[in-house]
Amino acid sequence: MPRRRSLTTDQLAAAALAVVDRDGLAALTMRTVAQELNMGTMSLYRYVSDREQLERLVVELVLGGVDFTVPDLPTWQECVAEICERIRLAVQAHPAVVPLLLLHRHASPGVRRSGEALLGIMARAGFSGERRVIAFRALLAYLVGALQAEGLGPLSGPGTEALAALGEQYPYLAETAVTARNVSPQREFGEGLALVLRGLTP
Amino acid sequence: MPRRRSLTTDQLAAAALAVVDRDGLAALTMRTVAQELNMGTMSLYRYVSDREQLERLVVELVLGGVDFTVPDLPTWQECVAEICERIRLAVQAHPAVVPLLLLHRHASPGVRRSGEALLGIMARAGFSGERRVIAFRALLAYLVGALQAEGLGPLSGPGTEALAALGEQYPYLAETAVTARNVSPQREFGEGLALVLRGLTP
DNA sequence: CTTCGTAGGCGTACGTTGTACTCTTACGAA
DNA sequence: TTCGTAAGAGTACAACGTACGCCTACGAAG
Repeated sequence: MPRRRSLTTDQLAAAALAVVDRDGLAALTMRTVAQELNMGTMSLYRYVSDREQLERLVVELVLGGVDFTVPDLPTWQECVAEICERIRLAVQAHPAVVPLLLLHRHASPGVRRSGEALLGIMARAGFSGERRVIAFRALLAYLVGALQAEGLGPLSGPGTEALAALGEQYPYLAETAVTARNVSPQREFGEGLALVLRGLTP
Repeated sequence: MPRRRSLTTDQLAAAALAVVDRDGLAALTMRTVAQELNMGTMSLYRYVSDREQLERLVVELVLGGVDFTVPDLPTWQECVAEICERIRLAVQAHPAVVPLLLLHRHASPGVRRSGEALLGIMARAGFSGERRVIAFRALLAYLVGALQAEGLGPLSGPGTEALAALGEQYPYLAETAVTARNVSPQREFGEGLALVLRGLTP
């Protein structure tokens, strides 16, 4: 068997992630990633069959850094919160990949591992049957929605500023936007999660 | 002033929505929409400046059918649930547009109106200040996450089937997937929302 | 009724994307 | 040393968004 591959998939994913971090998700093209690696464009297809698969590699790289072992904390709520916070931290480091997380959450081992971890905690907490299904999916919905909100426009971002401006038409929205300036992303995420967890009962 | 426009923006949006409903979001191109209207591709640019703006028109059309007047129900939780359910119904009729809703939620009047309605209910319920910001954003996160989950792969869809299959590696996930087959989208949405609302306190 | 300017509609063309196909060549096994 | 295989690169094409410029239908002005 001739010739070793000059790249590992991790290196490929790292290059793609570097492009995304530097120039945004729109810059993630086969050509730019190939340039990043000083390779021909078509050479990438020796490692991935698709542009989609390249995206999946990026997702896996981001989620690969997350430790999904269940922490040893007094309550199951704290365990769930800790796992979620770990995910948030990993994702927050690469805000531009959030849309990719959503697109590929079906086919991603990382996403599956996170689900398995959360479900395990909930099962030990006494959730079972359809109740657990509902609770798990609700938790996931919040997680996904919150990550996306943070990635696409944090509370203290320009979008919020714009909202604060047009106060005539949307008074509540404007007032909320003003107040939101003092809420950090991690406070929003943490307290919102605490709020959801309060509603979760086995 | 010469020559009337042969199209209203509503007709344009309707054509675009028809394309998306029929052939999926990927089929939403300037060319296909132009064909749908029996027009030249470039003619569309007399009505929109961008492909993005065309997408916004679609979002507005979908959300335009939603009644955001606050219903007269005993509790504020029921009011919120009712508004959310109306949104869900409107979106559910056009599952493929969910990604567009997320992309344009910043610049969409429809999204703003929904936010204003929900904030109004919460304000009357006694929420104020940062507490209201957190609660509102958490509710929105759930809403967005749940709509997306439903749009991309409902509980009884093929993705869930696939999960049920690989039981060795992810036992909890597989068991959950099996149970999830009996949970309808509206039950998942409604009960998940009820769960989040239980955690919301003014 | 005629004329005219404006704006609606369209055809062409260019840059960018993903990727199919083909060729060259480096390298491990023999 | 040789040789087959797989790595890597170049070329090319279809589909995309859209800049540009032309033609022309039509409301207003005479």
